[in-house]
Amino acid sequence: MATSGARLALPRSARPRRSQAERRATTRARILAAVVESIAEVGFQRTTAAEIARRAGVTWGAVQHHFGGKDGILLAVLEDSFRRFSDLIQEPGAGEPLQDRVARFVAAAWEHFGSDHYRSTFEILLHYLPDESEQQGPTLQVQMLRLWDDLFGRLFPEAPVPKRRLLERYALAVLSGLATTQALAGSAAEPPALELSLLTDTLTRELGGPSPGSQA
Amino acid sequence: MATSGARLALPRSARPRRSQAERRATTRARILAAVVESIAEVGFQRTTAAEIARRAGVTWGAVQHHFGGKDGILLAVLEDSFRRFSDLIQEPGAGEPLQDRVARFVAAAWEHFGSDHYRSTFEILLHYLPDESEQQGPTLQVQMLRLWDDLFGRLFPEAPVPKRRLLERYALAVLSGLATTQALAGSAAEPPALELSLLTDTLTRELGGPSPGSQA
DNA sequence: GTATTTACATTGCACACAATAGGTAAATGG
DNA sequence: CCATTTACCTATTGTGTGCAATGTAAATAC
Repeated sequence: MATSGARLALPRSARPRRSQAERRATTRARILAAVVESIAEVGFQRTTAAEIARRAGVTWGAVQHHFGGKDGILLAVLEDSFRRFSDLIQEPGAGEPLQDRVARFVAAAWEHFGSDHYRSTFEILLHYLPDESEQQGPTLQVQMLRLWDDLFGRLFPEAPVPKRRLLERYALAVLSGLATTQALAGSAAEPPALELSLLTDTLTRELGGPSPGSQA
Repeated sequence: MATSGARLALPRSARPRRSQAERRATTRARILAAVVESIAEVGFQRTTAAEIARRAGVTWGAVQHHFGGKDGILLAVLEDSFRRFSDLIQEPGAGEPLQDRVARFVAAAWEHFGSDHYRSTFEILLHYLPDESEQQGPTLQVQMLRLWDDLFGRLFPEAPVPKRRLLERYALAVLSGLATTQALAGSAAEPPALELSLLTDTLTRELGGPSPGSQA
């Protein structure tokens, strides 16, 4: 059961003598990646401490050292995913015509929502739902909504606030729904280009002018 | 800790002497309802055997007797939810104008997707994702997709198949996404009427005529 | 009225999982 | 070159959780 099989028998001269900062960074990254990969592959439930350690090629002790425990590492995955997502969207693009901005937004958003990172975020948030009346400060779920709201507001400042709120909630639901239904239907699904263009159409139309559509 | 406190001290004459079929039916229903309620309130993870028994007012032995075990009862919840859903949609309504059919469909669908029943279905399906290569026959997830496909096809037979497939996937994603984002944002959310009307608009427009919208 | 089946409750157990505690080797700082 | 800190590993423990086994009273069958 030599869990460390791959990297033990190096001659002393060849061992790179990496600095602690290096070791720390790479190990942390590997553990984070292991969690995301595991949740995406086998789901939250089967993502156990041992499974994480196995995929990362370390022992559970290492995970504890770096993240304190399971809660700690899941929190870290959330933060990492948030960061990746906001990095992905932050491109300026002001001044572009609306249609292009919408298209770019949807494409960038799907880059995230279609990824294993959102899959992990989603399942973790689902399992950390506040047990009612034990909240201290805004929940993680609400924090993420705030981030989403900020991004959307910066990208489409011309829309009146109520309509913007509606459309941002709608876009979130569509993107999240596409991601989860894809996950449920099995991973053998290609990117839902046509579905995304339906969303793009709706956003463009509704952001463009106050043409009420139906609504009798 | 008298778990049976409520119904033990009845005088013999007042005890209704219910038939076994009655007892069986009501107990099974109470257990099923307990599972759905528990998943909706505290999530799948915390829906443990003891929790189910507590909420149903029975012991775990009763659940075992009726459903075999935890897998059995979750399966039963799925089947029950499928049944409720298809009962909800089955209204004929052929011959109505398209816009009305779409509106009725969306309303009826949300009746289900916004309920605790879909919340349970969703979480159960998510946790029973096939562990790759252990499938025998179509998975539960695929079975539900088939049902959805049938219903959609019966309700909107005039649409060409590829477009129908697209729209049914889209509708499923939107409804499921609305449900899950509502759940994540906390239960204090009113029904998303405006979001649903955006979906209604899209479906009506796309089912109505082949006006390609954007797509450059 | 007796036998059998059904609808539960109770007890004990086995296992998976995460956390705690303590150990070792390498790196850093002086 | 020595002391200390850092990055891990190993062994153990404790707890939650589902299940199998057994018991009992009521209902049904005859």
